[in-house]
Amino acid sequence: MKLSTKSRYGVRAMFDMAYHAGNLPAQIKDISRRQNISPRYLEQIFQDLKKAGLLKSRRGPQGGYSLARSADKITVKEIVLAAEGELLLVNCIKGLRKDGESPPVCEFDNQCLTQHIWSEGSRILGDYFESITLKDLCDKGQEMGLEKELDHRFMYFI
Amino acid sequence: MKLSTKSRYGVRAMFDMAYHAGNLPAQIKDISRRQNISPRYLEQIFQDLKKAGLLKSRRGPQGGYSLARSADKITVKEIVLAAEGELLLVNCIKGLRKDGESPPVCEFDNQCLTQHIWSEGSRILGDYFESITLKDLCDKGQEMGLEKELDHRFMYFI
DNA sequence: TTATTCTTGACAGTAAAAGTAGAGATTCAT
DNA sequence: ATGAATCTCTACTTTTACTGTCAAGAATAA
Repeated sequence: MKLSTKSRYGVRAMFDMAYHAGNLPAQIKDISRRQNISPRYLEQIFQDLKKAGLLKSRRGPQGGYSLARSADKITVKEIVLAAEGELLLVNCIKGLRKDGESPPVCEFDNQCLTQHIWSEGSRILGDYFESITLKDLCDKGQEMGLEKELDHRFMYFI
Repeated sequence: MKLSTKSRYGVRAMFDMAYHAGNLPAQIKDISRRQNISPRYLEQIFQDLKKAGLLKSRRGPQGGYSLARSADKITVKEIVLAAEGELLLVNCIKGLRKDGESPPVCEFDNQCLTQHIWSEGSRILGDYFESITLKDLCDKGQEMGLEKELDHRFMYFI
């Protein structure tokens, strides 16, 4: 019942981007260094987040990633969903999937009492994650006095 | 972020016991047959549940397991907790563990913004699971018209 | 045109989950 | 007492998913 590191790293990385956002796209190497995440692994995670429409990217020098929307329009739920693939406590929940995917995994079909518990639990958890935006996290970072790192690419102009 | 089968099987098995409860203890072979769970695996799960104080057991002929408390005093949370070991969405949550266990897994210590999200999510989920008792499940089973199997050990006397 | 950066897909090591197995202990019925 | 039924304990195996690493390619800015 643990979240994967993809989810946790994903949220941390997205927060990092929002918190340190500047004019230029953020680069993997900077985010991974600040958040102490393996850069190669973070690349993968960002691909997932990009596919989910949460990130934009730009290649080449001075390229990098930027948030596809403003920080107050991106919720933790979206990030977890993108990284985790789905937000379900069990695989045997039928009828909740949009994709008409595969035969149901549950042999009890409509007779399963516990199914409802797991799907309701998933929903409750999802609602909580949906209530938190990246902006909320940034505000909290400010409160906590979390340091903002200057963008080294601007150093020359100071 | 999936619950283990131990949790799911555990809840199903405990429900089954509550639903079919008679004068005699329930036996692994009957429960596993009705719930379609490998009997050897269920044995293991029942050991966990017993250690957690949710089950009593009796060996020998006519032996088996019975609920340690009445069905309205056993919550889904307790079962999941016993089967899962803990109810935490991440391992990096410090200060929530009662056992002074091991060094903290999180390198960000008190500076971690996301920690709060995960521990709060864990709490919310736990609260939901705590609100459901085995009796609630039995009532729902009745509503759904779920069949109760007669205890074969009584057949002879009818 | 070259260095930088993202893109894509494949690969591997590790750990945890899921299930199997066997020998032992307790209890009941005879 | 004896033997069958049932739980108990520990160890083992198989499978799966997580957590990364790697290499070659494509786009972009200077």
